[in-house]
Amino acid sequence: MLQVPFIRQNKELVLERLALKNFKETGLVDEVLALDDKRKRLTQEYDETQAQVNSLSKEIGKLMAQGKKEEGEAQRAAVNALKEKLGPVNEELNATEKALHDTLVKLPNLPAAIVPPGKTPEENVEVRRGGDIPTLPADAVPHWDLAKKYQLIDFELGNKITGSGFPVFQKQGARLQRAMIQYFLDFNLDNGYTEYAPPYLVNETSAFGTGQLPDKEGQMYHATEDNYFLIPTAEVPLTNIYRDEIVKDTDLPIKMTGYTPCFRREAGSYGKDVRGLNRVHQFDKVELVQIVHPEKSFDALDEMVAHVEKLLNTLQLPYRILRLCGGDMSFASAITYDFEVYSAAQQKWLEVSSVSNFETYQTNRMKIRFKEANGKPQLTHSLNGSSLALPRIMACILENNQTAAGIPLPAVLHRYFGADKIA
RNA sequence: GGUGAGGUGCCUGAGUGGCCGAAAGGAACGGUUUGCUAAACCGUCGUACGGGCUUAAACCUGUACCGAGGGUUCGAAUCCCUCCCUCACCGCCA
Repeated sequence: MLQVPFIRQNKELVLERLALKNFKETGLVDEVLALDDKRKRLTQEYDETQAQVNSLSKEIGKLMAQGKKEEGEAQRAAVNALKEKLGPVNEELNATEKALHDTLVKLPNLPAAIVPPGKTPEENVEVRRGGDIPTLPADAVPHWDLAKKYQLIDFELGNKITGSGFPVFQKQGARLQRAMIQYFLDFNLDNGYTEYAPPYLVNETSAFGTGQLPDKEGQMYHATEDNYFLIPTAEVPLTNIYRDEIVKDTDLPIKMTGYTPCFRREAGSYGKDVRGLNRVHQFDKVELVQIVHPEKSFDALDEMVAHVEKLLNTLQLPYRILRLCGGDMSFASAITYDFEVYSAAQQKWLEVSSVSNFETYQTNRMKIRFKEANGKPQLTHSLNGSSLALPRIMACILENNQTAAGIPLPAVLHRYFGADKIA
């Protein structure tokens, strides 16, 4: 969430940036400031009264110790009078703090200055492309047909076991998936990331920390019996590793990677966009998270973008990188780059990675801070990105590489897959 | 699921009503000493939100925080209630 002192000192900028994000409820900004004023006023009133109570109480203690009973009794009455005043003030203060928090949480992160204006995905700005779009044979088919032909994925079986959107990978399909996970993790480890295998269910506090709660509740599967949420991305447990920590500045940057399945309800998605692997409720992903010094976060962002790009290059897939416009960015992000690969048989671009800088939006919720040698604690910045989401990568590999004599795989996967092609 | 114990600062750990924001030890940081390492000695060693002073910081000051929330009391780490969590043993199970 945003920091109130920042809002106070930069109100015009805040309003300007919220407009860039196409955020309508700008009245919340004034509401936040008014509530914060009220909070300060009540805090002062409470503290001053409480200070009197405290000092009087000390005196009573001394009087009692000296055996001056009557004087003590008189003081007691005075303290009780003060306390009667204190109760309502405290109640109002608590209510105000809660209202402030609840209002603050409704404000999205501010987009960075270089975020392009716009409301829809069409207004995202293409930064660059790489790889070559293949020319497929005339009889080329989409990945769901290839999956059937080579017995890689059984979508119907998933329907039986769970429901729509839970594909069953099998045989070479299952092995290809495992090969990619291994390769992606190794690639990340080689580039200085530390590997984690985090829990797949998180508590409310963690889901709040990264911004899934309160507003995106409907997108997560909820284990209500225990009040746990199935993670929609490893970002949630990985970033929360450092929740409520104050690290040394020399510990930064913290670079984490982890493989997890991801669970998304995707309520309201139907039609051909959800065909095959295009959109599923459970999928595998290898994630990157960085916790960095606030002055270094844009360098870290560039580094992560370059990292994901390098990984995509080794897979020899045609891709493009988009800088998302204000209206298409997520609530918590200050700037996001999406990576899309070209699915040659479907003739469409599929998102396979999203790399974002959240600046202090998440870390303020989680209180992830750092301290310099003699300094005060300051919020770090957090970033994350996928490297990569597997289903769509698999879809593209299958479609783009298909030949009459099987599906050759990128060289980097051979040793993990145990063969150079699917046959 | 059952029974029992417990949640105190970076860690260990003392503290059963006022002198406790909290002993002691360790770690860490700064310094002295030292050929280097080690040791020894000295010092520092919480966070949040207010107020004052200030260009700002430092500093001074108030309040809160000993798992969370509520209660008793003039006064709570300490007593009471609720919740959460951890650990041990038993049961069950991968």
